[in-house]
Amino acid sequence: MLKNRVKELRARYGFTQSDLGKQVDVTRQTIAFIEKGEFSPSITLSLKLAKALQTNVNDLFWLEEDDDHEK
Amino acid sequence: MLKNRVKELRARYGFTQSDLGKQVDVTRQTIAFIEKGEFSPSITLSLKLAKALQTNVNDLFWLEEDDDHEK
DNA sequence: CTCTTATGTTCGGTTTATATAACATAATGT
DNA sequence: ACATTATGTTATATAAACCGAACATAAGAG
Repeated sequence: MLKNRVKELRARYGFTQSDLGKQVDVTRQTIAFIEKGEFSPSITLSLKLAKALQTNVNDLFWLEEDDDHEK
Repeated sequence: MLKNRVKELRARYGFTQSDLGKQVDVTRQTIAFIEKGEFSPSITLSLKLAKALQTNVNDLFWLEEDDDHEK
């Protein structure tokens, strides 16, 4: 399962969803969907988001197990 | 423009396109398209590829300018 | 020479990412 | 009270990712 820190970092920099969308050339709805974890953006968009949020892709997105067996 | 080192790292570990595809749950054609740079995989697939190739997403994929002005 | 394996490539399909538009709500400012 | 702004959410549409199958080529093994 894909997780991300977009909402957290966006808030930290005081960007609105629209602000961030403009910086990375997508609509605010796309940002909203990503924050909700409803889909897995392209690596191109992910790289742009990481740049806009002054981090790297590995810190912004990661995979977590979604079964009961882990840990 | 999106660039990547998938082919280089896959060769380094001696994987075939099929091997790598199985590890990350896509077909060999998908691996071939990514190596050719013909599309931008999802961040989920990118994270799996980075793991399979024992690197991180930032080292595996990056954006390059495609205009003449870049130094 | 034949068999197998890796790769390149194309085509027709399904699924998912993304756009655009609309409507709702809550918060803020005048 | 009204206007504006940020966000949540949904619906419909298009573009792009990805699959499965097919066919071709090149290289290595027997």
